Amino acid sequence: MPELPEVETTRLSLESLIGKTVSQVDVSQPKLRWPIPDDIDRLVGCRLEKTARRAKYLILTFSQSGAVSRKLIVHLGMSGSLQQRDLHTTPLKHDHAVVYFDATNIRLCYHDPRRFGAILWYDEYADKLLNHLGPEPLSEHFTAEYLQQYCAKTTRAIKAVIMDQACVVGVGNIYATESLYFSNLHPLMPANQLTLPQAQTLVTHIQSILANAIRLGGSTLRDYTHSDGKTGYFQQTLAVYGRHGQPCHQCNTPIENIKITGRASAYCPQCQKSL
DNA sequence: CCACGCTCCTGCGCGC
DNA sequence: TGCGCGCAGGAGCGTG
Repeated sequence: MPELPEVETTRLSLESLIGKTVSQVDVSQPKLRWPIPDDIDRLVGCRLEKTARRAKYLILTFSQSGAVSRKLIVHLGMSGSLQQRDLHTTPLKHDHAVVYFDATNIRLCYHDPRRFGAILWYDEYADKLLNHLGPEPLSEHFTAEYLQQYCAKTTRAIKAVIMDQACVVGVGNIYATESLYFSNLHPLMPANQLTLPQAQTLVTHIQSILANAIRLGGSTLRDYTHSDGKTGYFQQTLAVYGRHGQPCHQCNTPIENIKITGRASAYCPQCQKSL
């Protein structure tokens, strides 16, 4: 279940393949969120030039003889991962696409049991998928002033708003839940009631939690022994997410669980009283 | 325009 | 022990 830190960690891991040339692409299951393009084998002969990330989308730039560039969008969905595995190891179930590189012992496997992810040509999908996105949470554009102004125009629950990719990208259910807890904000609080100081607190916590998770993701990468994708935030202690019924670490009040726009939302009724 | 609920899919955990 | 059910989740998209 990759959130932004996992995607960023994946992007970093792919940098070791920069300069390598694709020798073969095998697709065993094209049915992802959208179908894998049937001309994906046009990557053969192309060299990986650059890895980038926008929100939870990986953007991989390839070039052929330094001329035509082909860009790929990869989204890991909920259960996806890009794993570099030795040629001698047996492919796993749910390895839907495998990319081989010249003069390496490595195959790059797109592994995604739930198939919520996507592998797409950038040129065909960038407009649809990337145009409406809000600022990166760790960028200078995500400020308290911005967040408060964005929130001022809606009565939606604050949790729904910070999970909305048009407001800010990369804040999934887990990080939204944790950030609101540390900010002492009730997840159902109408967004337009958010004060500037509260917005500042929220921005600060979103940023520190994400930055810390990226740091942890990097550390799990170095002793890369996981094959199930359960790295990253599963390693860090979560203060409220998934802890409903258990005592709040700050006040011992039992953590409650509600649904907000269909998502489980754990919070402390004592510490998060901004409603 | 806005807000919500549906949808895709599989693995897991729980209850019996 | 085994079976079956319900839930989880990112995010585009349809609907009211």
